[in-house]
Amino acid sequence: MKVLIEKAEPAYRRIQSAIRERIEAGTLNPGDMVESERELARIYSVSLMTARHALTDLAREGVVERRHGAGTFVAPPKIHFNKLLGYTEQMASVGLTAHSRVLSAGIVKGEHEIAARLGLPHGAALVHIERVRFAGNDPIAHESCYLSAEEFRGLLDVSLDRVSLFTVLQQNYGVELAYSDEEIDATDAGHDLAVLLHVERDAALLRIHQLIFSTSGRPVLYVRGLYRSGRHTVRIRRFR
Amino acid sequence: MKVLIEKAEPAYRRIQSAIRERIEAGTLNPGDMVESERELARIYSVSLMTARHALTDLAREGVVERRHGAGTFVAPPKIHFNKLLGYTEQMASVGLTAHSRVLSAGIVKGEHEIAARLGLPHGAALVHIERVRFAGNDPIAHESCYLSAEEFRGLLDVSLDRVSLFTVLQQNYGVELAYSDEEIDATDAGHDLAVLLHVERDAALLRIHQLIFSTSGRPVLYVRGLYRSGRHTVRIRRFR
DNA sequence: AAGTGGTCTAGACCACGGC
DNA sequence: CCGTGGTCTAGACCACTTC
Repeated sequence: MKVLIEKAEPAYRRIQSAIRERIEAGTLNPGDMVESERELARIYSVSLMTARHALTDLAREGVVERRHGAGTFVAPPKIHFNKLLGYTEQMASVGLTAHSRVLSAGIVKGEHEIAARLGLPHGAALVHIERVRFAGNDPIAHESCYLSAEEFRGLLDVSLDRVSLFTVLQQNYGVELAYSDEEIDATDAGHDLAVLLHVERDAALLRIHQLIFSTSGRPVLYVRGLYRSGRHTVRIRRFR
Repeated sequence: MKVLIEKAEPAYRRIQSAIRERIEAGTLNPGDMVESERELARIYSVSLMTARHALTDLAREGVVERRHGAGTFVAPPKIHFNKLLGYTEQMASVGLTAHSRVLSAGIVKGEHEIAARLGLPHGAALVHIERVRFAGNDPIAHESCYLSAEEFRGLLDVSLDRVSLFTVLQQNYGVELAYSDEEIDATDAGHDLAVLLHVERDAALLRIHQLIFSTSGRPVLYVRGLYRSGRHTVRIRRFR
């Protein structure tokens, strides 16, 4: 019965891909019924358990919803909450183009607390990049990034004025980011930041500390950002 | 082969329960290996697919981790991120006891924007409770809560000085809260809040707007909170 | 009644990990 | 090498929804 095709991809994945593509292409819309387990089994010449595997897996991911006795239906489009985005991506998501001005970029050695957070030895050399972030022509934020100088050799040679740091980490160093733990509070601008961000000295700023982890669970990047109030709002969803 | 026991519970669930109980009881600790699919199949007299179902399902929930070629292991205890907590619960989670002073409590009718957010008709009557929140003896926050006056009749008769609003909603009104959408930014205290929170007029405060939904997906409670910088930090996790 | 998903069997072969 | 999980078969009966 087995037809002996290319092995590489499991049958249940091929079925899933086919369904996903139809949803992507708009052939299948939210609420539409997907083929039943038995139909899929017949169409793809697989057993019921395999067709079932494909569907339960898609249901687990939220792509489809299964209703006992009724069928399997395309789920309403997912909204991503608490999504980790780079500054460039955040601006793009609200239809703005972002750029940066690098204030300083170099190697620092005295930042023991940050090194510790990054899981690096006491006194480790860190790449430190300090930027002012713009939305249009307005300065919105001041961000300081720290990374292992050893792991990210040559990072300072990359121009970060218009390229996303996230993209560089992924494409040049093969580091896939997974999640970030963040701490958010408020603070006053103070003299230096007031000048940089064009605000009053005692203007309230949102302060966000991010420790960003790779898919392997290793801390990779530490970011300390200060954002102009009124120009930047954090949106999150919490669950009970 | 079937032994015909009580049907009610599927075999794979019985297997899961047994494993969960052993973890709960401490017989099985994080990192410990769980029986293999084949062992479980033999022990419970079920087929491999059924034993497998039990384990993949537990893995999906994060109770165990499966490692190809190695085995199935008890996962490290789950930490809940982005958890929706009431103020009382938050304080308790860091070992502090919280109390409140109610500044005002009554029915308001002009808050059209908030009524709209709560999915109520224009001009709907709202319960409005305004409180100062303390940690120990220090005033930490100012919170304004809004709820449907119609749905929560009699809420104003409850003393909220020491009882959590979350608890009252659940126990007195049978409302189970599910999640909240929040917006966070920064602002200056201004004169009135400066007095209430014992800070300077231009001190930076964290401002959090919460729209809290019940398990049925209906918006139930709107909270606007202002938190003293340095005394309150929001901790979240974002995912890529 | 017909069709759907939910549970389950009794095996099979493969890919991977650790000894 | 042996044991592990990953994929898969060719069916079965039950529970549920829809008509």
